[in-house]
Formats: sequence, C-alpha cells, structure tokens
Amino acid sequence: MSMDFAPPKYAQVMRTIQDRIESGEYAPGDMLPSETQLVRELGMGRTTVVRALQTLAMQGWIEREHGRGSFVKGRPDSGADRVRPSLSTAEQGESADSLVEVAHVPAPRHVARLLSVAERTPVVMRKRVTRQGDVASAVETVWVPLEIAVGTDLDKPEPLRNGIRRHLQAVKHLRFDHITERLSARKPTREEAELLGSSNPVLGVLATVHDPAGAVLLAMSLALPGGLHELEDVFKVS
Amino acid sequence: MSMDFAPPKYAQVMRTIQDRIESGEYAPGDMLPSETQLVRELGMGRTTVVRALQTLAMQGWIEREHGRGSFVKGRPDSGADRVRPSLSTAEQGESADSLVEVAHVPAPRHVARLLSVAERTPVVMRKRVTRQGDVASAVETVWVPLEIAVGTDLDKPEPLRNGIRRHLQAVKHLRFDHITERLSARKPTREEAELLGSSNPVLGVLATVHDPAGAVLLAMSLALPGGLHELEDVFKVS
DNA sequence: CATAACCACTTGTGCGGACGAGTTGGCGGA
DNA sequence: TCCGCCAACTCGTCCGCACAAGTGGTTATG
Repeated sequence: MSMDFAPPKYAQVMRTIQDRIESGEYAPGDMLPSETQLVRELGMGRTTVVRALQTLAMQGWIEREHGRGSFVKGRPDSGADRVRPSLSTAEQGESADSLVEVAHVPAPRHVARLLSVAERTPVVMRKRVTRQGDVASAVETVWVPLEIAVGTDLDKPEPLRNGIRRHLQAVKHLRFDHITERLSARKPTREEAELLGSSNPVLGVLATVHDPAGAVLLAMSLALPGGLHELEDVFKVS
Repeated sequence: MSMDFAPPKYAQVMRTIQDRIESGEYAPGDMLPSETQLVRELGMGRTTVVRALQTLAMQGWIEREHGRGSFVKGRPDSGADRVRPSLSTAEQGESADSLVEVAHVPAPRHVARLLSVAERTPVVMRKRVTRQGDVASAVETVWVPLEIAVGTDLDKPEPLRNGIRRHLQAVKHLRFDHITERLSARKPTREEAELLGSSNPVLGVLATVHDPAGAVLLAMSLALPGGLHELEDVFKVS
C-alpha cells in the first residue's frame, strides 16, 4: 500500500521558502520575492501564497511590512523550538537495519507504571538503533499496550516506513496530543551498551504519549549517549 | 478627531467567539456553529469566518475535525513550565556551608568559549554544593567575567544571601533577560565525584545568562547526579 | 437482518478577482 | 533647489465560488 502523500500546496510553498532560507539563498534581512512574483514563479493562486507567507510570519520565519515587502528573519528560535527527542522517535520512519527487536513481552515495572497497567501485563515492544554515519547514536524502545497495538502493524517485525505516529493516525485514527518527557542521566543497560558500543553515561529519556483526553497511548525509553547529544533550550527570565 | 478604527472582520469574529467561550455560552466540548451558520449569522464571507476559526485553532481555543465540526477547547493555557536548574542556581541564596570555593582563575577552554573571551583570561569562579538532607545533590559552578564582577561581591568568599541574580540587579543594575541551557549526560569530574560522594553519571548543564541585548553576563556549569534528578517537561504535539 | 449505497452535512483546500492602504521614487511645477 | 503630487509597487483584507474529503444517518437492497 503506497499511501500517496500529497501535502497541501500552501505547505509546499512554506517548505520551499524555508528551504531557501536554510540554504542561504534568502539571507536574513533580504526581501522575499513579492506575492505576485511568487504566484507567477510557483504557478499558484495568491490565496495560497499569502496563506503560506502569513503562516511563516506567525511562526517567526519572516516579517511582513505593509507596503514594503516580506523580509527574512531566519529560522525561528524560541523555547518552543527545543529538540524533542521523544517526538522525533515517534515521527521518524524506521528502516530495516535499524530495527533491533519487535516482540510481545511482559511489561517491566517502570513501563507498567507509565502505561498504568499491572506489572508483567503483556505489551508490545519495538526497539531500534539510530545511527549517524556508522556510529550508533541512540537506542529507542517503544512500549505499546495491546489494546492500542491490536489491528496495527506495531507488533510486526517489518519497519514502519512512515513512523509510529502516522501509522496510528492512519490505521486507528489515534491522535497524539501531548508528550511528557522525563530526563535523567544514567548508566546504559547492558543491552544498550552493546548496541551503542560504549558504556559511557547516557541521557535517559522516559516519555509518555497522551491523547487529547490525557490517556496514555504509549511509552518510550530512549538512551542518548552523552557525548553525542546535547539538548539545548532557551528561555526567558521573567 | 477620532478616526474610527475598525479592526479587521476576521478579528471581530475571533473576539465574538472568544467572548462566547469565556462567558460560558460555548462550553468546552460543545460544537461551534458550522462555518455556514456563522457566515449567515454574522453576515460575512466564508473566507473570513474560516480564517478566524483557523487562527483560533492555531492558538488553541478550539479544535477542528474534518467532516465533524469545530469544538470548544477553552482558553489556551501557556506551556507548563519546566524546571530550570540553571535559573534556581542563579536565584537561590548561598549559605556558608554550601560554598566550596571562590577564586580568580584562568578561564578553562569551554568556559572561555561560553563567555566569548580568550582562553585563560582571568575570571571569577564560585563553586558550591547543594544538599538535600545530608546528601549532596548538586555541584554548581558559576563563572563571571571580571568586567561584570568588578564592584560586586561575587569574588568575595562570603555567601551571597540573596542569590546572584538579585545581587547583580541591586549593585550594578544588570538585568537577566534569557538563559540558554545545554543538557548532556557525562561522568563527573574527579572533584565533582568527591563532592558528591559518588562517581555515577551526572546530568551536565551548561548555561549562559544573557542581558536584553544578548550579551553574555555569566556562565554556569551544573552537575546533577542522575539518580537524584529528573527534569520533567510536557509539550503539545501540533 | 446485515450491508451497501446514498445523501446531507461538516471542514480542507484552492482559485480569481476586487478594493484598501502604506511605501517609494520619479517627475514636474513653484 | 525644493516640494508636492502621482504612478507603481507592496501587503491586508474580503468576497463568492468550486471541489475534495471525512462523517453520520437514512434508505434501499441482498
């Protein structure tokens, strides 16, 4: 099944402009092509181009001045932009060589607590290793209650090309609403150490994904080697 | 002469709906009138109504479900604030027994980089250990450029009862605007291990404090033992 | 009785056109 | 030279329309 995925046009316009900003083609301070020019270049209606530009302005990529033009501000930086390791785990597609193990296992205590089920209740576990170049850069384990996993491909050993979030959304219409992350420093488990090829300290991330009602859909446990990962965060002091 | 200033129509629609939500006329969970109904009731084009609804959705007031309707969520809540270890370091007062060392030292490389000064430039260093009960729970080191420290008590070995931030504000009118934190997992240094009484992995926090112009006022390095600290963070998934 | 087709609704996206208003630069007149 | 006006550009808003796509209930059909 190839879900052909056509993002809406206004999103395509946004991505085009974001790419040009990040590639340096549009440098900070530069004036963007005018709406009419973009309409001609991209072959779309003004409504579409304007919606893209207004959204980019709301997100802080550009600034629009009435009567003058639109100007590049740069990639928006704010606390909201912090790297969310758990989100990218849920979002990223899997590849065959990254998947380590998919199995039904009894929930270990800390996972059972996160999922609000009894200890040793059977749950689905997916474990994978992400790589940067040829070094293992993270071990990501996802734990899913059976009620959630039933009817999905989550318990099948094939890689989920579109990522867990999209899969759950497409197959069971489950929507992710918010995620709770707990960060800590710890020693890697024996298995993590083997997969990572090092027993240096890791940044441990325990995350739970919630639906709009607050119910837990799944839990994640990430091991990020300290030497390879830095989580940066900027915040205002009131 | 009061030029009568008419807010744009889409903003009027937004305000109307916001008011109805806050007055309780539209309660959380309720379905809003459909776009067509609003168009008729308010006498505007669908474009206008849709823009208002989409903006309200982006701001979190309502939720829109394709094919079903728009539903009230309530007044949007600003992001739940995460624990900021660096902020509490700057904020908390010191006590005599927590202060480990105050000295002028040449800036080590990573600190020099954070402060944008040359390596080995003399800077003021304050180091202290915080305790919970009788276990050491963190080692906090603050690095201050001489230009900032001059005229303050930062380089004096007496504890700053009101905390660094208040002291700098009171004595030199320096205002903290924002803080950048970088989190990582690492092994404690030998000294940190001694002070903490353990060589288990620590959560390393490197932070820089900036004034409103973005200039760096000071840098901090924190070592938080992994077993004692968890940083929790909740965030929305778009 | 179960199921499929259909219909009436909803929101999502997109188009072209229109007019308003702010900015800029050039052109002509005083 | 200096100043005011105006044309040509910019973005801001608004309209009516069209069609796609998702949802839920009703109705016809096996």
